[in-house]
Amino acid sequence: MKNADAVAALAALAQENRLDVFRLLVQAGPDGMAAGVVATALKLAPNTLTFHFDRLRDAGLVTVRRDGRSMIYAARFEAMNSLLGFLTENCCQGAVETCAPVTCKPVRKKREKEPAP
Amino acid sequence: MKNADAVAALAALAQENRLDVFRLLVQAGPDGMAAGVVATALKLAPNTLTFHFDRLRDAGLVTVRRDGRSMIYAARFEAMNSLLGFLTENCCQGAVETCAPVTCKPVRKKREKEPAP
DNA sequence: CATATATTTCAATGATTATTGAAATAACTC
DNA sequence: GAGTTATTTCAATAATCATTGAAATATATG
Repeated sequence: MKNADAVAALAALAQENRLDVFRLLVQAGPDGMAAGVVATALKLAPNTLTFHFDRLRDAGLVTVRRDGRSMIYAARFEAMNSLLGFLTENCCQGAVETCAPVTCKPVRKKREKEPAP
Repeated sequence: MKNADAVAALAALAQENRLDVFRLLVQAGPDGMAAGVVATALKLAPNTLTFHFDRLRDAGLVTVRRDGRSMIYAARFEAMNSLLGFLTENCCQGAVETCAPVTCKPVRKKREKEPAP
């Protein structure tokens, strides 16, 4: 990932409504959600929402497909994960402990025990 | 982490120079780097750099301490990791495969990948 | 104290961005 | 085709942001 792509993605996410939209799509998963459903869930005007979807799409963070009258938007997980990887790249010059690993957290909690030092 | 905090952090990172600064500090690790060293490395005017450091600091992404004449800036890894966690929260309703885990990558040799698919 | 170094503050300027309201397009149903 | 639903386009307005140059502050050294 290039710096400019990361800036574009971050800028797309750096807005309250768009961050809400994106996180909703992340939670919805690969099947996505209709624009109208998102508009209702987040109480956004449809034209405002289109504006924000466009930004997310230009940044490569979402895809769209038509289904009848509805437009279905979905998060691009590959892009999200590239972005996260870009931010943590070469962190701490290898001292991974300082820079704790981040994983995609499923809904249910699952913890593994660490042996005490 | 609250939505507003995440927006602040993302906005701080959504700027070419600041993203460069932050990534440099992430790579530098917890000891941080002097402002002047960052300025030289990234070829930024000192006042411009101060402006950007302020944004990063307001967003909680870096800390600063004085050492003689120098100001030493360091990334706040805790904040970075909260942000990454916030973005991936409840992703895919638990279908972790779709939403590949991201880990903090230690330093290793650069590798060009992807021969045309 | 005088001078050099490191960084910050301040004011001005140009550039980008989000929201709105009204109108347009696209698809479905009768 | 008329009417309805879902979404997009367009133009205008208001708000925020990055960079610059000049001057100020803080620390170190002779």
